[in-house]
Amino acid sequence: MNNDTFTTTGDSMTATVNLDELNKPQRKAVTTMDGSLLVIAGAGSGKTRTLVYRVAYLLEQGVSPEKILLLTFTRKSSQEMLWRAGQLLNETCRRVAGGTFHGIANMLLRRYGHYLGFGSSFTILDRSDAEGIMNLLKGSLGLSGKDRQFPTKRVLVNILSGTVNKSIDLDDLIYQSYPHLAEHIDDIINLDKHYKEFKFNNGVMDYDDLLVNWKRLLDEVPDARAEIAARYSHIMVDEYQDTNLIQADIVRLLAHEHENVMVVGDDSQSIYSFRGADFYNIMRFPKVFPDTRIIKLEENYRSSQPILSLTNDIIRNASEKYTKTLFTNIEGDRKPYLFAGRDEREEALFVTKKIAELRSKGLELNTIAVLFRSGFHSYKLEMELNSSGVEFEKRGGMKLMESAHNKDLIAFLRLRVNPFDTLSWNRVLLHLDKVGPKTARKITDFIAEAENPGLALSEYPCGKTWEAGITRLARLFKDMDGETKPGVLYEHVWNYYQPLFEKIYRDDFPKRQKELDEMQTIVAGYDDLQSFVDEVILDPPEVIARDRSGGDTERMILSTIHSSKGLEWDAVFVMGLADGRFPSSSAGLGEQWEEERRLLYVAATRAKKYLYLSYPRVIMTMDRQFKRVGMSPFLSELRAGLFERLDSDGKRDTTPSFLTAQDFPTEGTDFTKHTRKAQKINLESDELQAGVSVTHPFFGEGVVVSDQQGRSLTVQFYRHGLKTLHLDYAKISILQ
DNA sequence: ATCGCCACCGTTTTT
DNA sequence: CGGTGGCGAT
Repeated sequence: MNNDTFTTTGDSMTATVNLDELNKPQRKAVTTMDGSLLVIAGAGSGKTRTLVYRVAYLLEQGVSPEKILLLTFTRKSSQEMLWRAGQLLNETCRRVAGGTFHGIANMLLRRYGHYLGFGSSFTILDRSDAEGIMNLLKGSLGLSGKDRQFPTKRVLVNILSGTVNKSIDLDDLIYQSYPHLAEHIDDIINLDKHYKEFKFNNGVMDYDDLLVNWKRLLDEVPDARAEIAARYSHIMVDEYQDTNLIQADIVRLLAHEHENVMVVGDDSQSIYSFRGADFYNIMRFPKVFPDTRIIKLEENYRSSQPILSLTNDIIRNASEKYTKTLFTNIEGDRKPYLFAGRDEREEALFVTKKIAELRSKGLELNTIAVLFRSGFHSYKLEMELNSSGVEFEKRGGMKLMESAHNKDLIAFLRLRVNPFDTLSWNRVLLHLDKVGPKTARKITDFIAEAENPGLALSEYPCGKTWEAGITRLARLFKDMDGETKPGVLYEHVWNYYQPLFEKIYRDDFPKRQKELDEMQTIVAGYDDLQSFVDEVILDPPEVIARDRSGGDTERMILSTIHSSKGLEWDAVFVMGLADGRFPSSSAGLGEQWEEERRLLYVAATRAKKYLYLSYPRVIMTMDRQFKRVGMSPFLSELRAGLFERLDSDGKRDTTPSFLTAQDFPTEGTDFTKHTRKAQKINLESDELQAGVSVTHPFFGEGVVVSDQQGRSLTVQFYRHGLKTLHLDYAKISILQ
């Protein structure tokens, strides 16, 4: 047999894989048989390809597909990976277990949950559910009221899940990441307690509980660990820099016995620290698995040299990095372009015009993408694209299942799966005439006592005016009671919901109905309702724009940078690169600042041939004022000559790429950000040694317990106990 | 006390 | 879009 090709033999297929298609380090990563493997891979270096070839290789070596576990960050990337594998391997790849951490956790908990004392009947909460619960709890805790300045629900959800993701105490977390909320700390701790109780009482789990319980299963239950470990002999993890501590622990526990584990990641692309991702996981990996072989992939197969030069320069300015300079053999001399619009509208017009130009050069719409920091940065552009008839799909904004009518419908289906799901009951009951929050609450409390809440509904002593509604609802649950086929259940629900639906959305229900029809097709495709409900939460389908004839067409992608990860396009626009918008004004200093820089790096490295950067010179601030702004500091740090400026007509600017006075912030801009790094170093070199008395605006007075390690410091506070503080955030000062 | 409806506001990033 | 506050109706 030729050394460079191998043939896989499965039940129904033979496929030949040519290792000549890989470069040397890739080949090494693919053909290493046993032991732990860390692959540090730059942007566009063929990570996915390497993983897919490795799956093929393992199968060829006789590893059974069921024994391979492929953990990826997004379900999309695992699907794409398995699809690519399908090109090589036909059917066998379907039997490879691949999915997200959360998806696999769900699967395992349904199967082995009895070890932890809960059955398989739990429902999963998505983010907006969690926000809804915050709302209910805020009311019952008396936290609402206009004099009470309280953080938004989304922030609250972040805070509560942050304790799991970042594995620290709630008060430490608030202090480190949300210092402005420190005065509400008691309320938040209270809320956390009630939230946990709520989840326990209603048989629901949130995203974090899936991971926590998976870890508990491996950590605390030897029998379960043995069963699960025996299931998978080869573990592979993609995007390892985006895992948090608990996920790293899970990987460690899964691979503990055999150490056949391969992780792939790029520290320069770590952009999820707000969710607890910690790229030090990569650095720690060789310590956890001592015989780790490390392989670097530095050749870029995606972008042309001028684009690569720019992206290398973006990351060159990072304060902390692991040197890795990418090179490419792809030819091309087209420099990235930079455009400054007078305002957001001009920027949008520029993008629209350039898109038309690219299309006239023969680029298909689906090879073009526009990326931005936050969902709402593209509003102006969306209007522009709509009026010029360009089809596009927006990612990272509102998901199909997040709109009210879809959630209404799903609430019924969820109740069929978990009749004790108070949140869904609340949603369903509020649609009844004359039933508001108070009445809904009374009803939920009443039926929660019953064995079958759906059937108990008809026994509720209700007033005459709204008896009819309750009766109708009770009949629906009676009809659904014995039924298990998802398609039929949907029919029942729709019969009930349709009149309400048409009343609520009188003005635009035909449009919404199309979405519901789409959902019906999806629901009917499932064998059991449980897996539909799970998947809709773990992997919500996106809203897909259809053209006027109703068929699928080529669409351009508009996306937040976060959702563009792992993808690539021929032409990429990165818009909204203005100071205060990128980095986001709410990004703090230190590590958060660096993360924003990596975010720009991720955005720019999505481009294969064309890269356009743009920003508006005037943006509207939160108080509806127009404000002059300069370009993002990340751009002004770049070396001259790496990009080409375009003027308002989109033609080449006669002046070379240097910065004009207009590019710098004029008024109202805080320059302290740029000098903060120096202050940080000063703070670190201070004498914060053991025994020194310090004071802290929130924790009060205390004594330093241990010498600082890295950027953290342990302090014993008289009133709040032992705390670990980060020098980047803590406002501590030394007491004389 | 509770519900229904209208007008206004403010948006990081997400499995 | 989804909250939130105000106000009139029940």
